Amino acid sequence: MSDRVEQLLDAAEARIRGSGFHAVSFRDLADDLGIKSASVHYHYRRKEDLGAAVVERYQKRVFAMVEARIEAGDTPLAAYCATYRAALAEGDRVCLCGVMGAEMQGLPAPVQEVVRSFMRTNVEWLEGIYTQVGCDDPRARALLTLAALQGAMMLAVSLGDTTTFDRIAAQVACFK
Amino acid sequence: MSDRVEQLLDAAEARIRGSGFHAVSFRDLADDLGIKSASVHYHYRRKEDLGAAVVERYQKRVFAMVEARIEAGDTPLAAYCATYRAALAEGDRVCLCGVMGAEMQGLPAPVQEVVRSFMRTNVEWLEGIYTQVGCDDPRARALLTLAALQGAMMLAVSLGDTTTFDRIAAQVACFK
DNA sequence: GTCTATAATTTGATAGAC
DNA sequence: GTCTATCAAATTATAGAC
Repeated sequence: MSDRVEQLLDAAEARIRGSGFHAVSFRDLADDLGIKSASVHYHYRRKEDLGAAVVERYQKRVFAMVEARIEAGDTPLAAYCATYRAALAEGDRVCLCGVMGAEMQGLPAPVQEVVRSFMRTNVEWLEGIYTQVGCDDPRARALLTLAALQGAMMLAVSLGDTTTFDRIAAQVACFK
Repeated sequence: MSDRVEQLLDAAEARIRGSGFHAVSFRDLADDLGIKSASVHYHYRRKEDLGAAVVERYQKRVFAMVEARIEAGDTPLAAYCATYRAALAEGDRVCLCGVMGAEMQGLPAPVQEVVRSFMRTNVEWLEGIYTQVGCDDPRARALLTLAALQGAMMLAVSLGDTTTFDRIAAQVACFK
């Protein structure tokens, strides 16, 4: 992946996470990079191609960060919470798929697919973790955990108070 | 409030809840009502006026529904969960302020304000409920509950499975 | 890879007739 | 309250030169 593409995906991700998919235009992104919108179209022909690419890279990065924290000694659930917490700290922005999940009906079909895939992967990963600790209903716990963290990001941003996330995450960390 | 304005707010609310604020245009709404976009501008001059009006009506309706369920015999928390559950059933749409909260940075300032006010009111209401039942940290519990339910709506919609909400809400109902 | 140029469409918004 | 007419700006997208 070239530097330009990385920069482009960075800009797209940041803007979508702040304002949603529809609020972002090719010109916004071009301006962020100091190029023309036609050059953005060179990398991603249609907006849905760009949207899907942003989500796919995001998913890989999220799980890479979680794994890195686990290797550094965090418990899996702590690593997971900390990863979303770090994402929130990047300019008061929610999870990329949190915004897009809420906008679901208005997204192009290929983008809907990757967002759904992200959520499924998260639920399955958490389910595995709760299974390992011998939880009664690991699936239900996984759903609650993901919902709480996603909601916590949205709530922190809309209340304009990052500590909101921490107070919620502290309770999630106690889930058994 | 005239019938036309009600219809207009209905259409705007449904569309925003499905796709977000930026994905909705005056022409979309005009088409829904079978009128012209200029007529929509007559009722709300700018898009931010319409957005703020939709949120304000929504907030009143949500709390009116909660109160109605409590009078019908529901416990406060059950009434609260059931109200959001009923909202989700209206065409697989999330909470109006859940979408808009996620889009926060891209919203016009007056709309940001009413969304923030909605979240604050919800947290305070829930805090009151958890205080009544003698909860250790009512504020933290209120934040977790709101985040979990908001996240549950988003997750249900993005997974395309409404029962997701129910599995999460069942656990929220056990919060003490 | 980036640019200019351009097309087609959409969008938010206004003026003024009915 | 709704319409026609209109506008300026924005937006997605393509063709072709450098």
